[in-house]
Amino acid sequence: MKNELVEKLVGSDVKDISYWEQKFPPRKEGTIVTRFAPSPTGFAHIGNIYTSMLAEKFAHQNNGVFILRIEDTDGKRRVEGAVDVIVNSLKEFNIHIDEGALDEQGHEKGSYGPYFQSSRQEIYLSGIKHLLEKGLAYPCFTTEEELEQIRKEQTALKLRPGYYGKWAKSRNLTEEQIADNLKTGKTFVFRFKANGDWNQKRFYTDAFRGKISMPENDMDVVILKSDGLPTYHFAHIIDDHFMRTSHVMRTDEWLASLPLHVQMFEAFEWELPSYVHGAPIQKLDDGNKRKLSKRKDPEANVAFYLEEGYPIEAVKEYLMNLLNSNFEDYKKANPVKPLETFELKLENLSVSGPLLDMKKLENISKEFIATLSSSELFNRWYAWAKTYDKALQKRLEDNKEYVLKILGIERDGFEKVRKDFYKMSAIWNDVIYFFEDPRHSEQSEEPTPLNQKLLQDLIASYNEAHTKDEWFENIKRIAEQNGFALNGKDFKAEPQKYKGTISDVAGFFRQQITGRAQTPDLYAIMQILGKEKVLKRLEK
RNA sequence: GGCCCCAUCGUCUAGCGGUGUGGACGCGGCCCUCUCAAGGCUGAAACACGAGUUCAAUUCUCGUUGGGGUCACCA
Repeated sequence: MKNELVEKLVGSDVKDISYWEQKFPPRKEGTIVTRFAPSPTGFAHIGNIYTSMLAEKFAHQNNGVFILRIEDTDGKRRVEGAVDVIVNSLKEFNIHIDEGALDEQGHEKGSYGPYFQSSRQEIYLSGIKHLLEKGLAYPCFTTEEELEQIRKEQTALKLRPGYYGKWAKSRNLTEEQIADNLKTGKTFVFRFKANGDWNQKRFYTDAFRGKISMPENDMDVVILKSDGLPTYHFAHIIDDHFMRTSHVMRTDEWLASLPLHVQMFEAFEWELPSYVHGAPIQKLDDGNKRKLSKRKDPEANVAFYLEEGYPIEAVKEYLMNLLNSNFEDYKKANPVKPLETFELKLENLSVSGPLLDMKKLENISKEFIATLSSSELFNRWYAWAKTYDKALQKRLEDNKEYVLKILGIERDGFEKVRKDFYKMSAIWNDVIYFFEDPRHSEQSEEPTPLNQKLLQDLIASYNEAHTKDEWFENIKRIAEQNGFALNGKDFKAEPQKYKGTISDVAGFFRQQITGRAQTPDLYAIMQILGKEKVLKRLEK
């Protein structure tokens, strides 16, 4: 295409592509460069964390560079403050960005930017200019209505829908026709001139899936929209080339457009990056797998894990497990080593989308919280309450020593720590009986005469100064006096002889004092509660 | 529908021609025990189906079925 016409199409001040080639020189040979490239929709998806963990880990374990690129080329999607949502969630998950985020001075880090696609327009135009000159792109004046018409015809004829071959009306316009169209002020887009043959298969390479045979691309896709911004396909080529991305890591929904992308890299005669198409996290819905949906599934939202108060370390550990299942073995062998020391391998990635298993997450969470000291747990709980539960925050402040004791039950100094906490939002309910008399919340039945007797005996003999052993002895005595077996064997041998076992007695006292059938060690609870509260709960 | 990806316990997976299909979560049992949790032991639970290749297929090939993705001026 003639220079004069090209200038009319893209503007006369558009730089030659070689300018950018110099401005963004290749990085040091062999540098691993990955990127996370979300579109700012205002929603941070757990899948985003999953994918960026992969990309970041892969880059950093190879001393590489991890870039955050904002794909904000769709005006309809753009949401105020959305970038903060993404950046903050990455920060929460301790995913370190080398380029693309802001530094302390508020400047973008990295010298391959700008990293917002909306600010890279002149680079894209240079790319368009280059393709126009080579005859590998063309302006397309086909209207949306015409497009719709074409699609209808194709469907009627049972043909593949799309802008290709003879259906690509604007493909072979003469320069005069183009100039005429411009004069009349018609809006237009730029399309890539595909040179592929759809009947021709070719192998494409995915760095972990291997060779994939697919038909060549013959669709003349839109690469620059009428608003002057590029489509994903074009931005991907330009950005990942000039940012010198070595590994394009994305979910497998992009696999289908790999032939197009390869074709465009070849059109520019640029080196192809390695492609890694991972599988997105799924969920079981009515027996069928589907991607986690931001509308239907609260657990799709990163904010969910923060609000519920799952320890970030646990969530990351779980996601790492999904990414490389051998991480579980590594963790077992190296329980105290940080996640960063694990070497992730591409060949261990999952090919089919894993289902999110909250039970497994809860388990990992329990294990993690069990490694915390009472003061560490307190600090986390407090930090959580500060943002998500002001009333709780106040209570924690007012009762810090008391709470510390509660959290310390069977924890500090214990070889085998209890594992009943798995998220911050649920702790309060687990310890509420330390603050509220359970009898007010539960309509306990009128005690039987036997139970009355047991209570009287306990009240009469209760001594706060008792050691744990002395307390046991006391309970045993009460049980025995009231006709309970001291162990299960005696009871099993002669069940008719007893009213029950000592377990029933202890269980009854537990119920009376805490309102629960399941609590930590009752002696520890009573010590923390103090004589006054204990006796009050036993009375009646 | 075309094209592509995928297929081992309910879930995450190990396996890479010869294994009693191993582990983890969850579930059940037993033991320990004043209770609960933990812990120890243990049980149930899978190679989608059909051909072929081979002395031998979970493993290799093809097909069927099933699931997923993709076919926009969205990414």
